[in-house]
Amino acid sequence: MSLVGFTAMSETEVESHAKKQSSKEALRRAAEQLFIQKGYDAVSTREIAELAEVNLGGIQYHFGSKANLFIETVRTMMVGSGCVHARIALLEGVKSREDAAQKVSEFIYSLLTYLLRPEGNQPCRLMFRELLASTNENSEIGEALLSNVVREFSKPTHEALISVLAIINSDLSDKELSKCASSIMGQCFFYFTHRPFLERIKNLDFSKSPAFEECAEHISRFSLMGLGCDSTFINSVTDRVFKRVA
Amino acid sequence: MSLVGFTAMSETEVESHAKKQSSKEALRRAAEQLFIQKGYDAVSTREIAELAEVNLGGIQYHFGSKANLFIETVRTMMVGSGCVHARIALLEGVKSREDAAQKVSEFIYSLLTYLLRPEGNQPCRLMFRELLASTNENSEIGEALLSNVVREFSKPTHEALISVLAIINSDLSDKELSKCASSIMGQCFFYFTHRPFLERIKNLDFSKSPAFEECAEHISRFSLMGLGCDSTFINSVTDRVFKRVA
DNA sequence: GTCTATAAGCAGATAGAC
DNA sequence: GTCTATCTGCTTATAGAC
Repeated sequence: MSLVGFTAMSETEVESHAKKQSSKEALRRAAEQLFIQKGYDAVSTREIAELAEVNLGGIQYHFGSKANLFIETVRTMMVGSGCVHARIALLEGVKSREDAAQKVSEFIYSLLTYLLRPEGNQPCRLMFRELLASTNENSEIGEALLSNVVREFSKPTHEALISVLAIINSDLSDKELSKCASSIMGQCFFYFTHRPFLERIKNLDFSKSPAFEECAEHISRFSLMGLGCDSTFINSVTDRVFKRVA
Repeated sequence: MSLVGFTAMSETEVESHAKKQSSKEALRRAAEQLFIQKGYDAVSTREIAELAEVNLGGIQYHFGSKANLFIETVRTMMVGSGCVHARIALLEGVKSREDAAQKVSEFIYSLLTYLLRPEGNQPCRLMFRELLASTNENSEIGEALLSNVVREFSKPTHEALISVLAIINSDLSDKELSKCASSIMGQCFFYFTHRPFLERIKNLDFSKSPAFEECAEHISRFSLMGLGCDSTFINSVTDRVFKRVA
């Protein structure tokens, strides 16, 4: 299976490595790194300015406030991350039912890989952390985060997944398909959100290969059964995707 | 007169109602309320002391530090919440396969209700928020949270669920059963962690009754199919649990 | 645009009276 | 045990020179 598109580095990124980057861009990059590492509250503007090697006043000058810098940082981060589109693209161009089931398996494997590898899931951590924190007064930040994530990730992924699931089981209504999509996403995200718990309970290490591949295969099988596929159909699909010699 | 001693209220309870409650307990209560509302970082010790109507110095005197107050607060909160044990008890005393399937459906409904009703899920928000934040230096807090939640909730729930799933499908290995348990929990928690996204994408309001009951029924059906149950078996179980007249 | 210097305020923690 | 007053350090944001 190809994971093409995951290490995509855009042209602007290449350029900014060659030239000296503008101080605004330097601030944005430093902010991205620190916000991901520590979360909004725990990062100070001084810290950002120091890492960016830019004067403290530059933050007010270029972004107006810490909150604005955060919002701008998240927006750029989401729009620039090609991995989202790569995963949606993974679901496109499906004709047969077998093909659709295989695409779903690959999607699950791809999403789980993204969520469990340490380099990839940091932006995801940032979003959940800040969204769960935004019950409170910082609703400005929560709102900005939410609308960006919905537009750039949740909505297109959800819709793409539904359209493929419709091919696997054409008897299901749109509402039912939508719930099936949530079931699949939920199983994947559980290994991300509950990872520290699972690693304690099961003594697993998800950074190592067999653990998460087994999880991906299980989610695929469990979900395809939930969608009403029979065992022989599922076996042929998962054997193909997970290259298992049964 | 002869009813003396029957209105079981312990002596310490009587005392604490009669007298002014101890300032340590007042601090713990205020801290619980504020940490749940705003998260660890966003709450100041002054705020806690004011709400508790206790002097600021009392926090250092009784707990030593803000971090310790937090850890103590979480510990008390978890041990005191009987709802966890109620949900695990829901899974006990199962004999037949039908019974087991029904218990799982009820468990799903009960967990989802807990996760989606606004009064109930606040401690849960607190835990995820702080755990996702604890990649950083505040690992003291994250560690304390994690061990408490694992001991009081995750591990017993996981084990209870597995033992019931084993009755539904006795062909599955322990490892497979464990992954099935994660699949079920994951589907439930998805509606909690991704709630703001889902409410935007689907225009749903999970605080209203039909929305989350439909989700609970879907998760039950999807999961029982994933476990290899046939449609007529599932229909009879979900009809019974969700009292639907088909 | 970038810098220094500083304002204005809040954080957690402490000392010592009572 | 509880209080007041205060220390030290850090926060975001601003004013004004260059």
